[in-house]
Amino acid sequence: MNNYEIATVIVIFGIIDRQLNILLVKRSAEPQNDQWALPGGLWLGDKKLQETATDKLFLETGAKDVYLEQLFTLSALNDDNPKSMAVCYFALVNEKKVQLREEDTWQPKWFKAKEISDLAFQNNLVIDRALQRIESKLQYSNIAYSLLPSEFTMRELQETYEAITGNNYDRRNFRKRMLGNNLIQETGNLRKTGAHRPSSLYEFISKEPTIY
Amino acid sequence: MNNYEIATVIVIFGIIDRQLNILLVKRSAEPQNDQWALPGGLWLGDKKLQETATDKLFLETGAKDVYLEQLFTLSALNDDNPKSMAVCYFALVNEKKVQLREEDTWQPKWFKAKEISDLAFQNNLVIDRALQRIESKLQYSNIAYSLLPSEFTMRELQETYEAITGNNYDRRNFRKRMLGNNLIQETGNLRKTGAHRPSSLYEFISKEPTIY
DNA sequence: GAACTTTGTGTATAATGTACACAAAGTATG
DNA sequence: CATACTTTGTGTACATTATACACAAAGTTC
Repeated sequence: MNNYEIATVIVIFGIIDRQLNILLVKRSAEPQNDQWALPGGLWLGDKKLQETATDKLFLETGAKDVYLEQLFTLSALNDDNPKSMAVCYFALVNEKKVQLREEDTWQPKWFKAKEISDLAFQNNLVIDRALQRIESKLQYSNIAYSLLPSEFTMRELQETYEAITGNNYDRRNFRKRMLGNNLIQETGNLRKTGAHRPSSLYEFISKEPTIY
Repeated sequence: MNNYEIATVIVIFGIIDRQLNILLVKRSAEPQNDQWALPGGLWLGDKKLQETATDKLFLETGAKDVYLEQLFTLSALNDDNPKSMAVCYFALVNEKKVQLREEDTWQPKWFKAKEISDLAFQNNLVIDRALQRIESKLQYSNIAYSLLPSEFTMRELQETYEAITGNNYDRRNFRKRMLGNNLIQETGNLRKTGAHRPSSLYEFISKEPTIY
């Protein structure tokens, strides 16, 4: 009677070449063997749910102290077992700091968010919701800190925003908006690269996750 | 080994005397016997999670077709069992249409949201998140339909909004804002009550729940 | 029909968001 | 070392949105 299957599932976002990417793993077990899917794992009840997700995230990417937020919980994810459910999360990592796990099985790989289609286990639904959430939180929260180095230029910040929303922003208005948000501040440092005026570096004032 | 305890928990909101209320039930079993708590019940895996919540809501209030949304999922809700978790929801009901369950045990009762304090099982955390969510969704969604009769006056709508946010709005600006939202429309009917000009009646254009 | 109560409406002002162009600070080149 | 080149940094005019605020309209009661 007691055959609950409780899994955590994570949508891991990273930005590569100015495009929003999602990490998928290739399954090497049934069901859906050999298919790409969102990373996840069973919850055994030995730690809190969020820790299970954090650990899984670290296992796949080596990323720590990154933004991780619960999305929602789905039941009957696996058609075969009505007692299955999945607690879904999304995480943002700085792709340049990440070291993907390298093993023969369950290999992780980045996929462009726009090009992912037809995954099993309602994974597309989970991704859609994650995309909605990240875009909406971008407007009023500091979650982008998790995608960027600790110091970044205004342009890097703007490219991050543009990668996620798919919009292009006016450079001057974007700067005004960001500085008006009280989410970032100048560090006082400059970065000199290339044959042009050096750029000021900024940092997030807080890196505390914001709930709403 | 397999002693998972999966519960659903619902924060049921209603408005009574222009004040936001939450439905609590008096527990008649251990743990926390005789204490007030959020209604909920075990998920047995015999139906989808959301249906479990819908059914529980109907059992306590007789309400059907009301706004019900998942909030989040907590683990280790019950200190005694690390394998316990709760999938939390919130619902909005029209208090006047509701018929509370009447039994000796697990009696439900309305409590003013502001006056609830120190519940067990992290219930206060759940309520706080529900309050944040309802207030934020009020700004851009149609969720208030679930708190009001199908036809309502502009004043009733405003009082509903004021009960939830705790703010007072300018009558003229509130009207403009609401009509500009494209969430409500005039029905063409009037309501004549009392010694004054009759009021136009409005309805929500859609009663489909909006995710984000 | 005069007094009363609530509904319904418009306008002026403030705040915010959007569009847009030129100066500043560096490097590379002849 | 002066000129061309590239990217950063900034201000202002305009449109849109939000806020403050007062009086007429449509009923009922006496």
